Amino acid sequence: MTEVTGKVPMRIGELAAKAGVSVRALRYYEEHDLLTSVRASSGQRHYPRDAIGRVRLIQQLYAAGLSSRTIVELLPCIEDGEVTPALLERLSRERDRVEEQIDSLVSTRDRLEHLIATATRARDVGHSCPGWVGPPPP
Amino acid sequence: MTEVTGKVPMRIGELAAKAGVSVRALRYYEEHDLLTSVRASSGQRHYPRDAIGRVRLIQQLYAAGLSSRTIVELLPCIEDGEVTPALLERLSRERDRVEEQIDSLVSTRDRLEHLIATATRARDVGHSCPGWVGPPPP
DNA sequence: CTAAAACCTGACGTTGACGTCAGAGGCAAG
DNA sequence: CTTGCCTCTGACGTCAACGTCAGGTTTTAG
Repeated sequence: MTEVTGKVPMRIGELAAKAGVSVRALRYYEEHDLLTSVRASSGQRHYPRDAIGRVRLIQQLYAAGLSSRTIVELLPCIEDGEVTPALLERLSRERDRVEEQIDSLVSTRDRLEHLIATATRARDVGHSCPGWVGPPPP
Repeated sequence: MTEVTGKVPMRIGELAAKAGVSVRALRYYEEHDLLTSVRASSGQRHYPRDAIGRVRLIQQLYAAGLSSRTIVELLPCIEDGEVTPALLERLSRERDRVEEQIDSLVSTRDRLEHLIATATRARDVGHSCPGWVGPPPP
């Protein structure tokens, strides 16, 4: 049976599974100072439980288009609440970038939506009858 | 002086400038069947005026995370309104993907926003607040 | 104790959307 | 005709975020 979040230290495989990323990704994060681990005498990595949240956060920031270089700058600020004016600037800029991205995506979604609606209408109406005949769908 | 959207056919440099992409990008699009051009006897590419809109559309779809392979599948459908059931399926799937992406980005933005607000308050008041509180696991 | 599973460190491979360079040809102006 | 910019076709370079493989050690299940 799988270890029930026991007292044994969390190793890389467990963290990977629980955070939903690959083992390779975790080692990559460590290489790039996004994530730290305590090493056992044998060299194996041990993680605290909150590493799961940290990895999820990293993933979320990646998904928002931030580079690992940017993330590594913002992470201490995000986790420790340590904020210099410069970092606050950076945070604001990234938020603005994310906002723009949202707007762009919304417009794209609307475009796709409209397209789908049009095509669906065309299919429902235009197949059996040309033009404008038949009852509208409920 | 710059040509005033004249009668001379639009060449690659002009299209690049007007659509806001590089010349290299346009050749790349043509290589991957996202964009077509008429060739002069000398081999130079000529574009119709609406190529500008097409390029902008391509950019928008890229920004939404679609690959060129996906775009090339959907483009005829988007521009000509020619939709098979399979393509309609594809459109819907992409729309759903975009929706999910929007949700994720909104949550990221809120997280950043909250962080900025907290940090700003902390700065105004004088000391930093306790660190970040993560979302509950699903 | 042993075999399987998990982990380690390099180090090279992958993918997408271009950037960049080389070498050659085309086109309007003076 | 020459100058200077634009364009052409290859073809190699780049960058990020990992994937994958090799060859060896450690931990765990039975």
